[in-house]
Amino acid sequence: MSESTKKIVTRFAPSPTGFMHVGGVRTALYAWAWAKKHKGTFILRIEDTDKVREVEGSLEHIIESLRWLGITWDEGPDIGGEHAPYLQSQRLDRYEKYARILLEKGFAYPDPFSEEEIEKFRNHAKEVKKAFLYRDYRPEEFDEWDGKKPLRFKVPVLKEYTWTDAVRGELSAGVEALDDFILIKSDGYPTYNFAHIIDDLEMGVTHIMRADEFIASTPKYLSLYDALEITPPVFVTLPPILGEEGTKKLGKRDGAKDILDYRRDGFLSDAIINFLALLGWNAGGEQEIFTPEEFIKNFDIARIHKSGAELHEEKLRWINKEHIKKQSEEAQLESVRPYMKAYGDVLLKKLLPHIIDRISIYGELVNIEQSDFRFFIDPPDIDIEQVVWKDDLPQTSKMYLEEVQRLLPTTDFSSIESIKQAIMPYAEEHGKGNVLWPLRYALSGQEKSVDPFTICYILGKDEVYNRITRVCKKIDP
RNA sequence: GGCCCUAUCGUCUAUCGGUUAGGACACCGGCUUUUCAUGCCGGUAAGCGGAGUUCGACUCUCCGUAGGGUCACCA
Repeated sequence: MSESTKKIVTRFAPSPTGFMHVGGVRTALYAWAWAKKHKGTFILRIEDTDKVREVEGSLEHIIESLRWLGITWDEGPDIGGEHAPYLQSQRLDRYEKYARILLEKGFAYPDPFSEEEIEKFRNHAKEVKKAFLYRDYRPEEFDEWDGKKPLRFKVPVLKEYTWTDAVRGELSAGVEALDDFILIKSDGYPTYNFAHIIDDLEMGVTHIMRADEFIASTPKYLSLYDALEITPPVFVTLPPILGEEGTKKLGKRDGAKDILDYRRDGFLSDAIINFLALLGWNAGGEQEIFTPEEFIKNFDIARIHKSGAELHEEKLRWINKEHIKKQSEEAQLESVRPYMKAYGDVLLKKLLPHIIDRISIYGELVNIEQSDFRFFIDPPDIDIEQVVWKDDLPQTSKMYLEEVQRLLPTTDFSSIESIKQAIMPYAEEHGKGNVLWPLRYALSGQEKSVDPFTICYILGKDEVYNRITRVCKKIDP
């Protein structure tokens, strides 16, 4: 009910540590779709608090990726908004403010240990096969926080947390999940664990979409929400995306592709959206092809899946083909053109339906240009002796071709059907294979190509006549 | 190892106690096409195992099993 009264605010909060892969894109997609569906606000926030891992150019890359996909934000680092700034590195004053509040309440303290000492604790925990808990080593008395030492959260109360996730339902975890995690690092930057909570609070975020690796740390966040006396937003846990080999969660290290690689390979952004929409969600009906608008309309967090899914590109390719078929002729032409620069626009337009028939992604045109359609612009040097499908073909091919040639002047070339009508009776009489095979070969020089009537139609009467003449001459100079 | 999550055809999934367990991709076959492609029609293929609840479980509960996540001054 709060959904209907409260404005929906979602965010996508990537860290600028490299490219975006399908996992990140899907998170962004769902957050975006949910906000759009409810005419709410979608915020792009950059979690750049780890200066060591930061990769230069990541922000631009992320923005370009989202732009390509058509995922637009209402507030963000490039366009500003009422909660600016949207780079966490520019929001340090806010984190400090809340850190001071926690300090005052006695829920934060400076960490007296060195990293080496903590490492020792950790190793010990590993040796005795126990989960490492910092709070087991929490000092009795704390120094003043000077900003040089990391500031730790002091768990207010050890209790078993139970909470409701919009996807997984009721979740819970034991006190083992609670610990004194770091709020502010020794370099002055906050950790994700702290910063995202403050930002979500200040930005009025109502729904947090994120992958299921955060389930384990949710109790920590809950205890922090408690300490700050704030109501947490709705948690929306997305299922993992597994790699093709089956089981491993797909991440950058496991060969996840940069989403922009799909653009390079000639996938349509709408197809990517469609595919990712279905990888973790389902409308319940049997519709599988969605435009982004249809997806937004149908999307419902109540229908997000719990279990993970393997990413297989076959289905993506099929979805992409369906989206290609739905494109306008102009859009198709636009996409095909860069791959077939040698083909003039008039020819390309005639070829277009045959090209579209043959591809699932535009990237496949790299091969098509060199084979299937090359003969349209580059008359082949044909050796008719190669026509060996029928025993008597080499001897009689010339005769059949000359007869077809004789039919041409009276043939109407205005449609494929009219050419068919002119040649078919003759072909039926002498055996379709005997006539049409040499004809196709004379025209294209290929065993495999589009059918000869279509070739005739596309080449035009004069060119057909010329090519047949050349072949006939070659047989009998 | 502790804590947590998940479990239907090879893959993506529908099912919200009663179905011949449905659809899609992929695969195989047929038809159309002189070939290829497209298109149309058809086929193979699934409830992890074991207890329980129930008149009745894929569906609810528990125990196993398997897979995944997490236990950072990473997000």
